[in-house]
Amino acid sequence: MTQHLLLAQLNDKQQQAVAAHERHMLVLAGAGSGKTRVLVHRIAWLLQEQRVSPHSIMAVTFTNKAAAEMRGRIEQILGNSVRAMWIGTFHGLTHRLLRAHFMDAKLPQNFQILDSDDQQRLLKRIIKNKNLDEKRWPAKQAQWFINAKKDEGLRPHHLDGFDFNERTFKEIYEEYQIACDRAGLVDFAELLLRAHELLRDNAIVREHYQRRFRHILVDEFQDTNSIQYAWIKLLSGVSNSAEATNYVTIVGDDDQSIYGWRGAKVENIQQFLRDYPNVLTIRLEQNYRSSNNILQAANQVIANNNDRLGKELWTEDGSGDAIDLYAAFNEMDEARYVAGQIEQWHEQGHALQDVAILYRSNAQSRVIEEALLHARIPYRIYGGLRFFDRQEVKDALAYLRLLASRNDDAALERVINTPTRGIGDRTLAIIRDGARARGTTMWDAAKQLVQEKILSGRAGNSVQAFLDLIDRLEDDVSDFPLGRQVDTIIKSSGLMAMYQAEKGEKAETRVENLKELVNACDNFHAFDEQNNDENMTPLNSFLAHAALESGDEQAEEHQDAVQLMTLHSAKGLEFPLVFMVGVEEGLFPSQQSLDESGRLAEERRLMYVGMTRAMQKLVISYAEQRRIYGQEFFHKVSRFVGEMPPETLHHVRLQSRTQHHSPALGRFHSGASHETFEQTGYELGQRVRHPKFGEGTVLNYEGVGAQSRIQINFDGVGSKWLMTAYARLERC
DNA sequence: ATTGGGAAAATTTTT
DNA sequence: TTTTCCCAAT
Repeated sequence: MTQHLLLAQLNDKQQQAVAAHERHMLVLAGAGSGKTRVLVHRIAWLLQEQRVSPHSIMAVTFTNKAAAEMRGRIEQILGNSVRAMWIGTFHGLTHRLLRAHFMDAKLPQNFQILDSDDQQRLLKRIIKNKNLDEKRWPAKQAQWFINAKKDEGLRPHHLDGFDFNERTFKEIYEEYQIACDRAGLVDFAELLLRAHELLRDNAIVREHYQRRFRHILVDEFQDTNSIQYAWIKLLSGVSNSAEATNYVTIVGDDDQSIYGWRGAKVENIQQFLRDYPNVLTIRLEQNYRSSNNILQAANQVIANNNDRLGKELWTEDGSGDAIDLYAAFNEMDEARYVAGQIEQWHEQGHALQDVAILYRSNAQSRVIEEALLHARIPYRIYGGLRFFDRQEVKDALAYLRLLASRNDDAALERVINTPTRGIGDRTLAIIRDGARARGTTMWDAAKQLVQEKILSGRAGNSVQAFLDLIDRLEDDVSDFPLGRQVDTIIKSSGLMAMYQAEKGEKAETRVENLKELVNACDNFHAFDEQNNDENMTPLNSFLAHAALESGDEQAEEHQDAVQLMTLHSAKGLEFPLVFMVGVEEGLFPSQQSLDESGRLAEERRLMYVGMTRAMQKLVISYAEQRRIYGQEFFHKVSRFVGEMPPETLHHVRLQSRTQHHSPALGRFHSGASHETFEQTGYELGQRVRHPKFGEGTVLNYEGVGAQSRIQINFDGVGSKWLMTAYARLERC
């Protein structure tokens, strides 16, 4: 292998991938194997060694964070900016394409992006209009249906509508699409679908980009859905009849595919091997993150899945600490244990930000938070409401959208009476009906209705005042820089005054957020250069940014704090100390995944992802009793724990909980009672039979030996405390 | 137009 | 249990 600076710090496999000459490549990159590094070095290699122009490279990622990181690292290596290179998310890149070719894509120049919240509102309205029962046909489900179809590349006319359900959803889909087209609105899935159709149907555009992007690289390929892969195929010139004319590299890990439930197709990796000729496959299996124990356990767990491409992580590191396994009594006990362990870690001089607590579902965070609060351990939760998704911010953005495009019905609906200006449901319904009858947008309908005096009197005046307000705002503001535009708009529209008039902490935050939005606009100039295409006004560019790139706001907070997040959002991250809580049958794997076949494998991959986040130490815990939605459950430890090699596990002995908590609670557990409890041969949740009361479930246990009592919830009879010594219980 | 009560639902999430 | 949503009453 050529000795080269770009290859100096890479292992053999990584070097091979970076310097490959093959046209098509699959890099199977295990967790912690230096995937991003390879991708970054590969692009730098192409630019520096192969003398490829940045103009000819397109790199696709799934998050904006990943895209930004990649661009930053490449520029760092090269020492100059690579603006001409297209790096971005599927949605970001397709959006850019549609802006540049809005006419060919049959879109208005000022088309706006509909986020999923807006999409749901619009669907709700359509369902109402069709006089469908909203209980029977929830907007949520319609949204799911439509997006799933679009992800498959299907338009309404592709659906046969044989079954009744499908037929109704198809009709909703049809009307929804008409509404979007009329208002110049494009939802997330539509960005991909339109971009696909654009390339498919327009040979000139397609060939132009095929010529341009000689090198296409796709990250996290296991997360691509059908339409995304189809788009890549079109762009790279591969089709049934022709070979690809371009170089395509895909990077991914089938074992980390955890988004199948939202349309991602792991099979795309295998399909890639069939669609593209002579693909070079490189496995990155050396792990630079975790200790050997953790890797062995993770390898064993994932080995239980079928249809893997096959990959085994290894490390040059030592075996490291065993994985701690803690069996908690209930979720409170579990949370307390985690908090206690973190205290110890912190006392040993380690940073709190090096600790992550991972759970299957967001609802689990509450108990943990309480325990951390109690222990005065600072924490940060990932996955809250994003800045651009907040109500007040969306209100302000809706005004901006209306300035950009009067046809944006979704925006108009949002702000026509926010703040209240005497346009109630009645008036709004008239405008909606008028728009539908005339086949126009609501803005045009409102204008006409006032002119024709169909809307008159107070309602007419209010509507006219609103129309004037928007027109006047555009006049007043159009020459201002973005920040000042927004500042003026939120003030002149009365939005700011409305939130200032509200009282309470929440209202104060809202006012702050509005000010922050002005700030965001001011700062936006700095990095809008990549969006600075033809047909991209600064306003449209900012609105697209707000819709597509609102994700990474929650990253910075300087305090040293423990990180709480779902297993899904932990993908791609790493932490020296990782806690996985609630590792129980029914929770993880989740009940729903057990009910549907095929979902279990994905849960196992999720387990694998979680485990491989840990660098030094992994702690797994489960609760024998857990309260969920107000109901007590008795779960068994997750099957995934049983799949780990026993020697990698360390069963944490029960701590004397009573030290910290009132002995009066001995009813539940008085220190040693757990072991005694086990000696009796009964477990919480176990099914037993009593000669008189029949069958029931063991709920609780207290006391030792002859004095011990046991609580059982008998089916039909209810819960009873019995003396263990006298109750003639049988296991069943 | 706002508030409050009652019913129903309640994984995982990016764009 | 908690949250969210809808309708009804003010």
